Amino acid sequence: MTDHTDGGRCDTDAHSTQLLQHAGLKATGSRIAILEVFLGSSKPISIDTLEQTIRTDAHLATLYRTVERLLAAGILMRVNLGDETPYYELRDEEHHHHHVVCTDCGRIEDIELCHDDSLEKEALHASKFFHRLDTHALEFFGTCTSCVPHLHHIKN
Amino acid sequence: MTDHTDGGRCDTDAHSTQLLQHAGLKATGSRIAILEVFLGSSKPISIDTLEQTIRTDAHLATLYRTVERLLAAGILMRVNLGDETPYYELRDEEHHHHHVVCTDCGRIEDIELCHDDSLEKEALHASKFFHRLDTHALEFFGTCTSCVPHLHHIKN
DNA sequence: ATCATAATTGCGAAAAATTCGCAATTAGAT
DNA sequence: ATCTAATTGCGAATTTTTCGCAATTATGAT
Repeated sequence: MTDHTDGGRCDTDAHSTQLLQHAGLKATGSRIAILEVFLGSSKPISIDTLEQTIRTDAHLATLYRTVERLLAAGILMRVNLGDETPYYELRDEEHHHHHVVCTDCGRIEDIELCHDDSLEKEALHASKFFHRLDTHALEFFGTCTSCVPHLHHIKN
Repeated sequence: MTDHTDGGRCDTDAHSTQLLQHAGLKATGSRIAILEVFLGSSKPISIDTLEQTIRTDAHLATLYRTVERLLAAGILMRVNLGDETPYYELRDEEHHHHHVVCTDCGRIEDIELCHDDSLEKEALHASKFFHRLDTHALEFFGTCTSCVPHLHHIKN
């Protein structure tokens, strides 16, 4: 992916640091490690997975606090996947995307739709609610192709 | 108990019962009371609000269990409003709608967009993920008109 | 480099949210 | 009226999230 980093070895580290400092947040070890997890995965991540995935060991309280900071800083965004668990992922204006969720096996994938702008425009027209519309979330739910064979006996 | 109240006085009760029996669920007092709450509100409801709103007193465990059943039965659906709290609302195929959320004051409103079908079609085209697409969720986030005056000093 | 300081972390405990097992109750069918 | 399986209440157990505070650390100034 891009850029003239000299070695190009672990630029997620550099990237994390940059993101943090840009947001006026201290670039601490935990934070960098946390951001690395998000930079390394294209899928939404729960606090739980974050804890299991992070390379350092950060206290759970730190994970909660940090994620909250990163949300407030606009670096992360919260994602809903149809279950009770809150998920988070990097907020990427340029690659705005949505999610498809298999309600059978829980598999998730990203999806990019073209008409996002028109969606927001439509929303603005359809209601007088907003002074300013910041963003939107869109998820599709259904049964994925890999799950078809399983559906013989299951009714639910 | 039930009679053909032709007066149409409290038909939420009748409606609840009907919904339940249709789904093969026993029409118990708690369930009816719970459904009445949902029938009486157009907005998504959290377990917490449900507990405060319900006219009878049902044990919290019952609220959790019942909501889960109603979800499984397709009577309720889960709604995400941008915070950590799970919300629920009646699943109404005919009046499929979405939500606009003010991230400043938390106000919520329903919104109906016309192009829902084409949205799902687009999603189906954009990815090979689905065998069957059941539903989708769409929420818009921003600052509502009532909140504009407050925004003088607040930057975040 | 060293220092000052304000932010961040770890820690365990507290609080809140959710689930569980089981006995008592109840809706719906016979 | 009775039977039966589903549902409820209850308190306890579990899980998730928050909190206070002392120890640590990143950052900017010296």
